[in-house]
Amino acid sequence: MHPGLKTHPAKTVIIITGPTASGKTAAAIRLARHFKTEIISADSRQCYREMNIGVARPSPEELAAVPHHFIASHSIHEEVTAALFEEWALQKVKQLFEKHAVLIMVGGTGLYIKAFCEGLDAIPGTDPAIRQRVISGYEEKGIAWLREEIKQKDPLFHEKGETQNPQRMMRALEVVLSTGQSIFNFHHKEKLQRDFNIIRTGLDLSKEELHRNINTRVENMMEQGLQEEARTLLPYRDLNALQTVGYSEMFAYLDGALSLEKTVEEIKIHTRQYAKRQLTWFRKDKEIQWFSPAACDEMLNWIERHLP
RNA sequence: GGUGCGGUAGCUCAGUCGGUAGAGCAAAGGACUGAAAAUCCUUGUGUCGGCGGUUCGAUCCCGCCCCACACCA
Repeated sequence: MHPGLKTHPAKTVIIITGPTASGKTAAAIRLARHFKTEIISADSRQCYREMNIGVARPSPEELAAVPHHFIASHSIHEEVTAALFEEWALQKVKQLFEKHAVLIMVGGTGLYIKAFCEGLDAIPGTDPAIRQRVISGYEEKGIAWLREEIKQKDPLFHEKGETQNPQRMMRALEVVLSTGQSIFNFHHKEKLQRDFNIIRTGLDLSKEELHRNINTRVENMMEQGLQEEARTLLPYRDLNALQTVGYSEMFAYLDGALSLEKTVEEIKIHTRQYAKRQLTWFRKDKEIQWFSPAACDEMLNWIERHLP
């Protein structure tokens, strides 16, 4: 904290998070330009090159203004997970620190940001064959079967885990079957300390403003051709990457299940619900310093004062 | 104008053989460690269109009225 250190700032990642449509992209570019640095995205959907309009990927101009990473960098056919993101981002950060002392990370995927900042507990890799067996078991025999399997194989999870949540149960089952141990035995919940500084900021705005932003964003997506984009992705609708707000509803529309008007309305509703879930997640993180997206200067000043 | 079918939670509707009602969606809150824009949990009092009548008791039966839709003229 000695003033003299400011001329040689320690390695720092500034994180900008917040709900969807809160203005993260613009804020990140502003900061990146100020610090003459680069941006790492922490967004579980913008990383796919096949998805553009529906995931509100930054525009070509924005991408040209500042180097971005983890944007359109992967394929929907690849497996991208929080653990992979952690590994990928740490490597990227290491590489970028050779050129810059300060880096920007922006995104709305709370789990990815958490994985990057604090790490995920190491769980041995699971056997893909087992994973597949678990998935098809659930698909064929339903949740009761899953629960029964969990009860037999992982009593700890059966007692304390979410036994109504198929995704959690499938993962738990896959882990016991592969490792012989309950997934809970791997959860130490220790926060790892990274060898660089992290400053967490978030963008917050009133519910009214947020909803207005979401509505206009969805309208824009429609004008930009979300329908066409979804049509080209229709063959891949079962991939994880396509379990995404905007696409699911468009697929239903292309099936003829919804009117276009209804589809747009559903996309808006589901986007609001998504934003709400993001907020619920971020509110728990007491290290986040919140700013109004309109108060960019204030945010910049605060960051300057808090750089090591 | 006539006939028919409706008017029940913010929306779509179910139901009560008369004892004041419940689903889905929405909304609000929450959880979250390899699918996270995913997945899951909790929360349901609303003059049961209005006014009368019958009844111990009506949202449910009867009458009138209003509104919506369909068909016939």
